[in-house]
Amino acid sequence: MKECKYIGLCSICCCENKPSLFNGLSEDDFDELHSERKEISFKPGEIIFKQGTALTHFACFREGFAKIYYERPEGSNILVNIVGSGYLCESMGMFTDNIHHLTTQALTTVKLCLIATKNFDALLRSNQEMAIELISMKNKQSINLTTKLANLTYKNMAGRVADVLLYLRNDIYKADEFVLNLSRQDLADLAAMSKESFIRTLKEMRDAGILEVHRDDVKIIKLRELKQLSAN
Amino acid sequence: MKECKYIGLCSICCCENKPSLFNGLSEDDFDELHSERKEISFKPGEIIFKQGTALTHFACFREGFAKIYYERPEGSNILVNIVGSGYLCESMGMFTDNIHHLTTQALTTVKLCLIATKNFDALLRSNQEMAIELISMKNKQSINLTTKLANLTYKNMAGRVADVLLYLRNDIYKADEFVLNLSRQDLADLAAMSKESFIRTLKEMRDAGILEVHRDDVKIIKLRELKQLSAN
DNA sequence: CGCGAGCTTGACGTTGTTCAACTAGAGTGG
DNA sequence: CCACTCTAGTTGAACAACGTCAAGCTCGCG
Repeated sequence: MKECKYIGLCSICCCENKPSLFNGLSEDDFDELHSERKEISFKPGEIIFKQGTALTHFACFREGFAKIYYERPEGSNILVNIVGSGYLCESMGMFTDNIHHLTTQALTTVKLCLIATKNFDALLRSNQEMAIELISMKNKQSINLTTKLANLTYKNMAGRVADVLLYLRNDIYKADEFVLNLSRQDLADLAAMSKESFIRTLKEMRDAGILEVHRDDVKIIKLRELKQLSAN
Repeated sequence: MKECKYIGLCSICCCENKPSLFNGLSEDDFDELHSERKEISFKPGEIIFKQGTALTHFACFREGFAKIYYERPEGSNILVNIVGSGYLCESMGMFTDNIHHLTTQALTTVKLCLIATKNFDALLRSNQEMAIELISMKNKQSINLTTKLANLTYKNMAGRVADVLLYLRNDIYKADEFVLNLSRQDLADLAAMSKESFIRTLKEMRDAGILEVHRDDVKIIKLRELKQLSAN
């Protein structure tokens, strides 16, 4: 990991997966945004943003993983996604009601930079390229949300569990074998089902030789069959 | 309904609920967008945009209702929302893959204006106000999608049916009594359940005196109890 | 009058949740 | 080093929720 071209371990300029949103910025604009950042570190379990509170900063992830979820009044959560290095957490409160609509919680030690929304707003108003890029980001997120909606409402348990495993493989750990930093409840919240049902379905897949699972170690053995289950 | 300040029955300038997106435009910009519009009329059942096809135009609704839904490979659909006068249909393909991700189908006779995406893009690049407004729109849509996701995955049937009825009351027909222009299957697709289950749940509410339902005529009698069911 | 599409109802089976008991491993204090 | 406790994970059985299938109904239309 390279050092920040100014000082510190900034995620805006030297994170391995630097957010594309900043690509179109002029050097002056970039410097200003950069100088205003705050580098913060969170421990596992700590809340980074809390649903319902005022939206004052965005986060730019450098290191570690966090889960982003929607808290329902009755206690059950919907885990919307897992995010890591390079993720720009800009929420849905921007230009609407200025509150956080989701809770972001650290799963591991998380290092990130915070950027005040007012700095961000100012940049957006003066920089078309960045606004366009943001619209593009928003649209991709909406596409994801829409397919998630379709999958969670119409697939059976096996399909939903398979989707979760494929999501972890493809988007988070980027390997066939990985060590979870999510609890079983988190996994169930990703698949919109009860913890017990998730465990049972996982066991069936293990018994069928599709996976190897020991506590938090997961290894995907038969990717084809997993994809088949996902496709229903 | 007033006439277009130029010619025709344009939904961009003289629709009762003119989209806020155009508020910040200069007169010149507005005139150019306006002169490039195409006024089109659709009959009930006609497809306005088809999921998977190239995204070349946006639609600006003047009159009538349409349903917007996600088509699943297996045949079941998810009805994302019902739209009417003043709705700007700009899809999620913009600045991403340039395809339609949802199908839009006329429920009644629909009159709208089509605007080529390239004209729209050009405006967005030269007009910050409009870009900001679009980001705001996108965020509101994402908030809606997120709560929909939570409601459809965790509420029981009574709650989901109540949600659909409240949605129709509050956002579409804006009255306690209305005549549906949706089939039972459409309503079930809104609530993410089978047609039979929707009908059964509707009957229970009728038997409980919460609603009056005769074919396509719906009257909400006990709003409080309906809201109670929605809250679970 | 008969036909057909959409609506309605009932019976039945499947799927998934809930509840409760049990287990494994990690941390703590004697 | 061994109990003890605590938390997360696992398993089973009972139950409720929901979908599916099949049959009958209603209304508009030829």
